[in-house]
Amino acid sequence: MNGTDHEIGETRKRILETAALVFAERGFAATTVRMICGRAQVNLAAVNYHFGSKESLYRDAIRYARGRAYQRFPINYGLSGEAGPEEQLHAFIRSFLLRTSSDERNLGFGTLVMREMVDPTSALDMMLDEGIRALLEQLAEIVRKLLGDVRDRELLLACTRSIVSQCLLFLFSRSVIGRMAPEHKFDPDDLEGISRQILFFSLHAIRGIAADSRTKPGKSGAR
Amino acid sequence: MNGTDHEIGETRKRILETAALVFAERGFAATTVRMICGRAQVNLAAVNYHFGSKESLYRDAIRYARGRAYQRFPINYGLSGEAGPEEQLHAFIRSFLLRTSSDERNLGFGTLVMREMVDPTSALDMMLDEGIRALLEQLAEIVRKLLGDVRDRELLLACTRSIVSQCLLFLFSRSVIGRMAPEHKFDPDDLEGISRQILFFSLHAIRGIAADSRTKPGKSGAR
DNA sequence: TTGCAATTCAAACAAACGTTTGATACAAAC
DNA sequence: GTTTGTATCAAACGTTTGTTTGAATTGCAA
Repeated sequence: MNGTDHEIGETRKRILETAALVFAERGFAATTVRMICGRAQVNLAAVNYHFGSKESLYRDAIRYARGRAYQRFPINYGLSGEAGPEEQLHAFIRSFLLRTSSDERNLGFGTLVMREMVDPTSALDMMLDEGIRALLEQLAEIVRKLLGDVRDRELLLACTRSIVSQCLLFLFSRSVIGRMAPEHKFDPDDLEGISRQILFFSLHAIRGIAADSRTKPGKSGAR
Repeated sequence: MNGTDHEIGETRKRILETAALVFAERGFAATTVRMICGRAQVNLAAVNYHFGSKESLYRDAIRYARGRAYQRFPINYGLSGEAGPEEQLHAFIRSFLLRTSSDERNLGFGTLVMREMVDPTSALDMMLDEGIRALLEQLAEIVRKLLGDVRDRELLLACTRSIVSQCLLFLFSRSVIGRMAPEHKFDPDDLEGISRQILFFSLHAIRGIAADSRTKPGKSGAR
């Protein structure tokens, strides 16, 4: 029925899910094999028997969590067919936030990505090749439509970065926001409101930039 | 002559500088006392003699790096007197980027902050109390002026977050950007260009939002 | 049942860790 | 010259780490 879980033994699956969560909570170095096996209620030797090493388990756990997160929230999650670029941008932002949220059913995927960005291993290259690059290109395409086919590629990339950064804030600043504004729960309702704010800010920026480059085309910058 | 370095012994100072750099490079858990002492060319026992423990050294190293970074790039670095809010925003963004850049003379301060946000310890609360909170309030005040004394506090905070997030991107995504666009060196010239792009995007957004709330005041959101 | 391969288990392994120890070196005070 | 306090050093401490081992158990085919 599932496709990804076929022929994964019970022990192996329990280790993968637990490992993803613990690696997300504490990071690779601070996580011990004993923690994972204790929480997963399997024998200490099970990790090396099923995965070969702690490092190998780490990579498999990341892939497993990624599969789960993208299964729950595909790239165009919540997008109605034949939608305009504004709706596409909203869908992109919303699904991004939901996919990287701290919902345990995502198995800590967002946090795992964040930790890889801070402490890159070969898993980061894997992620770039298998998802992140395509994701950014898709966003750039949406921004291109919104800007009205602007020629300046550097401007297009800058706007794309500005939008992505606003989404990433709620991945990286969870600890700070949690301390400064504890009322934020980051539940789906919260994330929906946040995605509207990001969309609001970004659309105003892009419309203004588009209007600007229409009156004085070919040059960008604010000086 | 310096103020902060008074009465810091040579060994102690060398440990602090090395520790800040190594903790920034590898994180707390993955850093060993032996690494620090080896690089600093001091005896292994020196850390516990001068700082009591690895954890205590970690906190002192963060404080030391912060002092160095803020000394090099104060809050209003590069701001001309009696400047308007646009110039204030530009100065804020520029000094933020420079302060958190990977320049080794900053002793890895930006990376240390980033790591604390990902793996919070008591040092994060210290940073919030002694700098981050005030920094954000200052930015909010600039945004308030730019928005034209808008009443909606939630809107003000959302705009502030959107601007901060764009600055943080170059702290958190250094590894990703380094792989996708290796031409970026993040030297002061690069950061100057980036700060102009962030200013450009944000000013267009805020001007649009301000115009919006003037025609239909009291309501925000994009639906 | 018997046989066989896959899995689980308690126990132990060497290596690396943060920390402690006691001896030593050195300079200033008396 | 002796004392005193600070700093440095090599060596060792007890833990904890990831991993390995070999026996026990399980599940299923013959």
